[in-house]
Amino acid sequence: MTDLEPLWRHLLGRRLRVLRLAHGEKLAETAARAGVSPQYLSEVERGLKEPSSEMIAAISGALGLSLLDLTLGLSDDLRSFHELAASDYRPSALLMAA
Amino acid sequence: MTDLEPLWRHLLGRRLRVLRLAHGEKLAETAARAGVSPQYLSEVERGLKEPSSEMIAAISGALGLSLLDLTLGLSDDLRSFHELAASDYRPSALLMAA
DNA sequence: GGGCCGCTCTGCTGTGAGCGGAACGCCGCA
DNA sequence: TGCGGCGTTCCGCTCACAGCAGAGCGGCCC
Repeated sequence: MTDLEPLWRHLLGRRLRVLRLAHGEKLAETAARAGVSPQYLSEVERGLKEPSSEMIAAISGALGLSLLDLTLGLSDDLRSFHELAASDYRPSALLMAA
Repeated sequence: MTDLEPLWRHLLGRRLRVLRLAHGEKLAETAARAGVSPQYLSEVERGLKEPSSEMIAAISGALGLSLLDLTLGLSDDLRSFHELAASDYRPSALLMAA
């Protein structure tokens, strides 16, 4: 169960990047609006850093998201993750098909 | 919108405490199962510390929760928060009634 | 080939995560 | 009523890391 889930920072980071790209924005644009460095936003998106609560608020705010929007989206991502895990997905099967 | 929401660490901490108490557990019990100090768990629950992703996983795991359970619960909490805010709740009105 | 752009890498410093010992309040019992 | 135990919080500490500035890398265009 919990062994198979991503860590919080990976889950969060992936969603933030997906949303930023969906908005057609560059790292520097979103970072500037959030008041953080582009380097740092890159790290957060790649799950390399643990953002503080204030940073989470600033970055999601810059993407026009409330914490509610964010947690709902993360729940969706985790559901998809569980569904994928339940489908007995095997990377080696894909490699052989390619 | 985002101005009126709680910070992530407060949101998370409140839910973890509520769930622990709902399980009828003491700080020390849950902390031991999570492999953290009781002092630290107390701090996390009160939103005084920013737990790392591994700590979030350990504590929620100790409460029998997946990250999905957790994010769903947090979304519910935020919805309640927004509903309360939308009802034009006024602390001073309550104080006068008491 | 050089400049520009977008993103990532590298190294740094001050801050805070996580914890051990102590303190506090509450409760039950002799 | 004083004491011990329990549950939680306070306090101070150390070292890891959050957040960032400068540099590096690859791609694209003139």
